[in-house]
Amino acid sequence: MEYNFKQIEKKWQQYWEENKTFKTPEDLSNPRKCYVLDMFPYPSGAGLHVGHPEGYTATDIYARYKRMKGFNVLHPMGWDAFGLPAEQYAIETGTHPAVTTRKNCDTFRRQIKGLGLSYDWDKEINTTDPKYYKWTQWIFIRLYNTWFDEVLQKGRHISELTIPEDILSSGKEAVRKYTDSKRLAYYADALVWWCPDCRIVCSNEEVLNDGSHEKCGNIVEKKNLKQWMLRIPLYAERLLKGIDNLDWPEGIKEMQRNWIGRSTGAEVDFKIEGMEETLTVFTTRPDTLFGATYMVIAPEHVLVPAITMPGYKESVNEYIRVANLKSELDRTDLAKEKTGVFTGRYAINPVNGKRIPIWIADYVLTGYGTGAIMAVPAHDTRDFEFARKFGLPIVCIQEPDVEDRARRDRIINGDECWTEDGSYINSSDLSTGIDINGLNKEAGIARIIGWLESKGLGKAKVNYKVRDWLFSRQRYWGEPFPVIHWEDGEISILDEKDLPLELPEMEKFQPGETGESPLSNAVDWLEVTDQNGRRGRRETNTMPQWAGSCWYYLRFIDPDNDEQIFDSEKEKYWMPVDLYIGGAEHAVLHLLYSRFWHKVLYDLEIVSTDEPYTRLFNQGMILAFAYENEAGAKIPADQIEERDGRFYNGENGTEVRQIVAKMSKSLKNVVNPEDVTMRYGADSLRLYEMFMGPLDVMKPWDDRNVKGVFNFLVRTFRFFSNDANISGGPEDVEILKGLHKTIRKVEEDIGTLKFNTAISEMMIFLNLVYKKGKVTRETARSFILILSPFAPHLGEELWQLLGHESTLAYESWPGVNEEYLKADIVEYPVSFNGKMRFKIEVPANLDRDEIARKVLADERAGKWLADKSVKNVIVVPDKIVNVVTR
RNA sequence: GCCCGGAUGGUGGAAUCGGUAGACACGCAGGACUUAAAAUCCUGUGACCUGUAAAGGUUGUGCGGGUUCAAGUCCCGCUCCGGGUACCA
Repeated sequence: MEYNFKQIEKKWQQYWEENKTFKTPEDLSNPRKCYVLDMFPYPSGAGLHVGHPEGYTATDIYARYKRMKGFNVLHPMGWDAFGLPAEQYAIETGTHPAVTTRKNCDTFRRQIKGLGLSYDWDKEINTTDPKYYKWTQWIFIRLYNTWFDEVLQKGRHISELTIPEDILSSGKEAVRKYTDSKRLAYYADALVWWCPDCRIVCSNEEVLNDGSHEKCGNIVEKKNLKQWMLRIPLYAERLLKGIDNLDWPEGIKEMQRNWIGRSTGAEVDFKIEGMEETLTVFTTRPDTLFGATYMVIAPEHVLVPAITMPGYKESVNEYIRVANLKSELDRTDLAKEKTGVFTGRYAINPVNGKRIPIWIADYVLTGYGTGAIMAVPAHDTRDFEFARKFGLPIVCIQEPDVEDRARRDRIINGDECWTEDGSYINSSDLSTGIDINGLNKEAGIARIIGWLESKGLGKAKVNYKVRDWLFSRQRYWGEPFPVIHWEDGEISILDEKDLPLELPEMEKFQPGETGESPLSNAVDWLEVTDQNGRRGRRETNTMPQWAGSCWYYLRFIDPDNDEQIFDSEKEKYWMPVDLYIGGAEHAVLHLLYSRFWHKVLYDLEIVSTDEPYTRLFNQGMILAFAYENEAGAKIPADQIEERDGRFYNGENGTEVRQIVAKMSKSLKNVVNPEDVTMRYGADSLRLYEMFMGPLDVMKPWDDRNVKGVFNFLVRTFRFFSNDANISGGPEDVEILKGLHKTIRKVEEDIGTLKFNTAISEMMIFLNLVYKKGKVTRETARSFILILSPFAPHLGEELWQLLGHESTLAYESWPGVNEEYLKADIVEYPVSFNGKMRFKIEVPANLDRDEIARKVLADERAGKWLADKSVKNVIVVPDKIVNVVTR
């Protein structure tokens, strides 16, 4: 029989759809559950690319395997459908984003269904559906009404916030201000990145190192706008600690740790000469206070105007003006060359009472620590550079641990910077009574902090790099905030019964020049009046795309629930997500934001687990071959001619080099999954994507290799669909052994997501089957079952040909019989001094001495033993024999 | 700069706890079938050397050292490539 994949795949996709084969079980009494989740896609107009089926196939194999092992499986799919492209398209063509989105979702759904993935389509969700974003708004309200209790390290309802007496007595406005300062979501003026091209605010994360917008590549600028912010740093410690217990790739865990950026040190207060206020700095090296010879504050520091002395106003203002003009690009470019300006003012070093100058420089950032530093040029490279440039004093306070005499002298004299540990010198003062001379770094830090705290001059402090999360965009196509700004300045939040607040119908989507969202033109929607005639405006910002994806895994549990965000019995049953697969590009942001929301929901007792995703796996990007000439210029793939394994530019015949690059339209090397399914079928596409290499690494697509797995499927079909190959009677011993080895290997590899080696093992078995020519019905049954998660259409078809009436999706996974795997005879490779020379078969039950005797007695051993004496014979059971000679 | 990965035949890749390097697949070569080609099936295939052959030897996992009976795997020092991050005090 011919392998007619088109007919077979269509038939079974229809069967699964009609019979709702993959409907999630309603019965929650089965203690074995498995929630297998893909990162849901943004349905772009371009349709599916080959990267999508990679992760989807992996989770599908896993989900199908778990069903066969008797688990209740939740395996859903949906659409992260808010986002810029649909809105951009609306601006250009007037097509409503909802229309574009619906069309794109339909395409994606159709394409995904063509891959034979075992999703429960009854659980499909779409972030742009008001029935979905109602609950995104609902969560926002909860964030707004939550404060973080730092003592309990826990989010609590705002009604449980204790207002200090002095604030209570200062009136309603003070209480409101205090309360707002504690909410996890707050509205504030924020200096934000603005992309003039997209006319959109970007989060710090969306701005690349060179100062360009990651989406469009244009240079962004700073702009002051009213924005919603989320206080994610309050959860920094919880988010950091939680990482340790997750079954995630170490690299991703490390990236999250770095992003959170915890550092320990101290805050130290410096008196400012002639002023009441003190200048507080954060430092990780309070032990180097004796080396602090000047201070630097950021250009945006609040004390700049007060600190600047009259004669210095002009130069300071000029410096600040220039610093503000600098885009991030300039700041990075000029990173090597430090700039700064003296304020004319001095501070007092608390450890020795010395006057030290206060400077302003943009190498000190407003957003980190207190926006001010004490500069220790002898032991900090940045301060060293700055001090050198502006001729500030450099005092070495640590004896460097270096052999090189000349280098040591340079360091001691302040001509070179020393950032390693060492024992302190010049670090005592009689007037203040502090002395750390002779100590090392650890002890020095402890003693200084103790001294600072006892004198009330400072305290130990932990700082985090992670900043407040900018949570609004000046866009139409996003979730509206359930917020009204009243004319008297009050902000009110919609009542839950009024949710969802739907987006108004509009015809023009052009954003304003000034940073106002298109929503500001929806007058009827925008303007509201309360019972007392007070007028207000709805929030015109919308939520960023992260919002919908932050919690979608929770809605999958109970997507049609109109009463609640989800049924909590169901939530308790299905959570946490057991396996979550997606691209590494979401390593930090999506996963961190999502964990943050989840922890808040956990604190509010809305979800039952502290972490959402138990096990995470990132698939590697699929690359493609590309071609470049001598000069490194890229040549489109469709112009390339191949001859004898070399590549030539078809236009002019010059030889070009084959390289591996990202798929791109300009290189003409984009692979469309539908082309592959047309030519070889969905099962081949699935199998190839899994066979290419390990799931987590980048790997290049090579069309030729698809033939390899296609061939395997053809051979499988041809053999098992032919009744003449299926025999009765007892099974061949080698086949039995091979089969059980294969079952075991495939099972192990599915568990560790090493699908490439699982497939290779099945290929080995099929080769054996071809060699033998016949298998029993029972063997055919087992092999078809273990192959079916990988090639489900083929699996179902063969299963039916074997005489079964219904789907194999819930058949139990074949067991491994260890009996068949035992060997009577073991083949040992025999090496002499580590070099393998020959192989010897010995009965499995021999002990080491007997094996050694047998090896030495073998005639082939003689050649290697001539005029040498045997020093030792190492026998590693079931592994190897090594004869050591002299 | 710092942090994290990686480097194995012509190609994608395999190798559990240190134990036969190159499984499986592609490609290539030879053969069978065919008028021929495609498809299919069979055989061979890291490099180098000896040999008509059978067979045997040397060498070999980015580079240089080391530990070990034994190193792709462990340790030390590099090179190159990829990802993240970037004046974070």
